[in-house]
Amino acid sequence: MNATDPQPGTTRPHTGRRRNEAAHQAILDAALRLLAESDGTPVTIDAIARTAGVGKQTVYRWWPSKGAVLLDALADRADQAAPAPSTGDLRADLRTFIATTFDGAQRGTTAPALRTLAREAARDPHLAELMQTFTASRRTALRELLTRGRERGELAEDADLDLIVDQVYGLFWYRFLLGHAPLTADIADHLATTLITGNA
Amino acid sequence: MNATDPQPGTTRPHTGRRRNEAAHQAILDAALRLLAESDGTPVTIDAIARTAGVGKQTVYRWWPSKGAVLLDALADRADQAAPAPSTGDLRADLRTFIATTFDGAQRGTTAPALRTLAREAARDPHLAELMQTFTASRRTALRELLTRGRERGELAEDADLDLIVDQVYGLFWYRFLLGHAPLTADIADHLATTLITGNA
Amino acid sequence: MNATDPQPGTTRPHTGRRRNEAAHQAILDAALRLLAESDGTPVTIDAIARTAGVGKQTVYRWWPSKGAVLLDALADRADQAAPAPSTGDLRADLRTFIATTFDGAQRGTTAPALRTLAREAARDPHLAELMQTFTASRRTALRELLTRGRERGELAEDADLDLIVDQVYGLFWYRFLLGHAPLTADIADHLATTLITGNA
Amino acid sequence: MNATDPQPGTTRPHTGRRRNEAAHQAILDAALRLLAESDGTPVTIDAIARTAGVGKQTVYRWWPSKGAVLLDALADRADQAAPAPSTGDLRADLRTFIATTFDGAQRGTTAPALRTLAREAARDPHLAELMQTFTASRRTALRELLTRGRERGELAEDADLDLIVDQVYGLFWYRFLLGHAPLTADIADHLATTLITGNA
DNA sequence: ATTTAATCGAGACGGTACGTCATGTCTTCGG
DNA sequence: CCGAAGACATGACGTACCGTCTCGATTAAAT
Repeated sequence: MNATDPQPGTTRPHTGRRRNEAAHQAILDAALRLLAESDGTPVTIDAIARTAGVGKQTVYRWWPSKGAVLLDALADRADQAAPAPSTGDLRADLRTFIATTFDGAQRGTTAPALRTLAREAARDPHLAELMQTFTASRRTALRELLTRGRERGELAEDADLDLIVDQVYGLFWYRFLLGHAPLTADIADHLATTLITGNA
Repeated sequence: MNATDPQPGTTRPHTGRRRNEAAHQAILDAALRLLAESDGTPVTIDAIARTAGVGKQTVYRWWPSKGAVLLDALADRADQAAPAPSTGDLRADLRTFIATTFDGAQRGTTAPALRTLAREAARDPHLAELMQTFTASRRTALRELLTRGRERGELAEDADLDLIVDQVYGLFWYRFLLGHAPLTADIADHLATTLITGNA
Repeated sequence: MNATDPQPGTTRPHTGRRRNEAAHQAILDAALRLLAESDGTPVTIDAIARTAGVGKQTVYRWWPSKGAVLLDALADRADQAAPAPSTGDLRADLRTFIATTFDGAQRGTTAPALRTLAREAARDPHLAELMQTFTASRRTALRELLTRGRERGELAEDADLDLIVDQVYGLFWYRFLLGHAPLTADIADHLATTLITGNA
Repeated sequence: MNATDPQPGTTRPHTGRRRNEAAHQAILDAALRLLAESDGTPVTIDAIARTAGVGKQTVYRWWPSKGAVLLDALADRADQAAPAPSTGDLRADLRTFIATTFDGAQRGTTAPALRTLAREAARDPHLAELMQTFTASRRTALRELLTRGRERGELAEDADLDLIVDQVYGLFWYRFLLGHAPLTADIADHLATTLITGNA
């Protein structure tokens, strides 16, 4: 969901100048670029505004906090979130989902951006909330994938799906943020297998 | 009572020459109190010094960064880290280890302090490093517990022990920081069972 | 009542196409009201527009600067500038002129408005220029009054008329802006007498 | 009076680092330089701090408002205010006083600085008050000069000394700020003569 | 018994970023 | 095409912390 979309149903007559889409985009681009280039040092609003060639006020007008800008910037790129696979084989679907998640997060400039975003969220409650909303949809997708598998009898009736979901994302974030161990397709494969075996 | 008020009645004399243990302790106490009471807003060095009734320089003299103080403050309390159990039954040992971890983190004022600490670590590379050192010993303990189990044949020869460790701590931090789902003894039990089953 | 509330009940219709005289007047009224109520804080264009229930651009369309609006607003009221008296008696004429000047500036809401205007002029070169044009006519009127007196022999041939004029207006502004001493008819009388005696 | 002088009688034990006199002076120097070079555009705190090579907070720590800095900067230089002359001849003393005032204000970089200061005072009530305190001492000096003359019988018993004082300073500021007519020694001479003649 | 020197509380210092405010220009839409 | 609403770039504002650097006072070890 894009935090800056106009509220649906709120048909305001809208007098006055319209939002400058170019400025909007320039801000998101600048934020994303700074997120990607960030060497750990936090991204500042001043820098975003300056990079975007925009007044600081224009940023504050449309986003309630710095975090909201960053999240929006990232969501803008991640919108093509991979659809949950559904081949009828739980292990294969799960493996694909996890591998896609691992891969998407580490592709190109996304990794540093996502890492910086997570770090900002740790301090900015507003951003933390937005991020939870953002990640909730992915968790839901994974949970539905698991539900379908259980209905086909590939998981035990009493398997704790939420726990499986959190094991996947817990592992992902833990390794992604600490970076002490890899998040490869092999790991995805292994993880999918053991999760299913453990809960069959 | 305001958290930044200096502790009343604490007439702590100068000691000159040698390090003043009372001041040292006052700083850790203040840091812990602020960590525990923190409402998400970051704990500042100024606040710690003011609360402890201490000069800022006294803090910087003994700790290289704010994070080091916070971590020290927490370690001060968490020193009685439970020894890894070793009953000869992997599932029971693992269950106990996980449950102890869950419980210790959530007991008393430790939870908010630990949460705040993790949030600070997200932005402070120095603290992040310290924290990794701190957590490494627990990870090692868990890994050794698993190794012993594997040697007894309770885990497959090719089980990825690092992956199991990261699944435990990944789940722990994920749920601990987000707080969207519980970390109970039941969960610990369930987790231990599925991890072993999946990797047997 | 808040000075920036739009005037209630003032249903001023758009007129389209031609300049809206009602809007014009509403702006001057608002400017004057804000000038008069100003507590030293500068009058902003935004406040004038909001008070007048008018868009900012409507103000800028018709006046080149904020100062121009303020001056216009004041001139609108002060238009009935007293004609220089000419009874044939220099002392009496001078006294009357000075007293009228003192009185006019201090009557009703003019005083705070004029004070604020002078303060704005100190920072706004454009307004300063406009104001000098505005005051120049009064200085000229006074100078002509003095010239007539000199021609009648009531002043020395070599009297520095410009100096006398500036003494009058210098004293006026000095006391008017600082407010440390009164500007009464008595003072006007005294001033007229000493100026003539000193320059006879 | 210097606003930054330590309060007399307040013998504070003074713990903590002492005020950096070099920074203090650098700020005043910077302020004076910017005042003198100012082309009408207001002097900003940021500019003063940057020019002085000082943190903004250091300025705010010692002066309550921008105006206070500017006034202090000027007073620092004007401290060698000419002592009121006292030769026993009122006309000569008055002439000297006025000429000195005219000359001092227009010497070197004082003129633009003083003009900018007066402009700032028009908008900054705090500065206005400080400036009135500053000018009050000069007004008092002039008044005492006149009192001595009256006691010697060179002025009428009922001469309004305050009015004479305000005529001098009124004329001065009026011409100084508007710049439409000169403030020369000749004018000082003429003014002294007519003021005494008019009030003898 | 003196020195000597490390440590203390206090707080000033140069910085960076913050979020707010006012300015004057521009764009959009309804009348 | 006027007028309201309001978005825009700019840039100063005053505050909060950062980590460093004096201060004078205190006090214990080394002379």
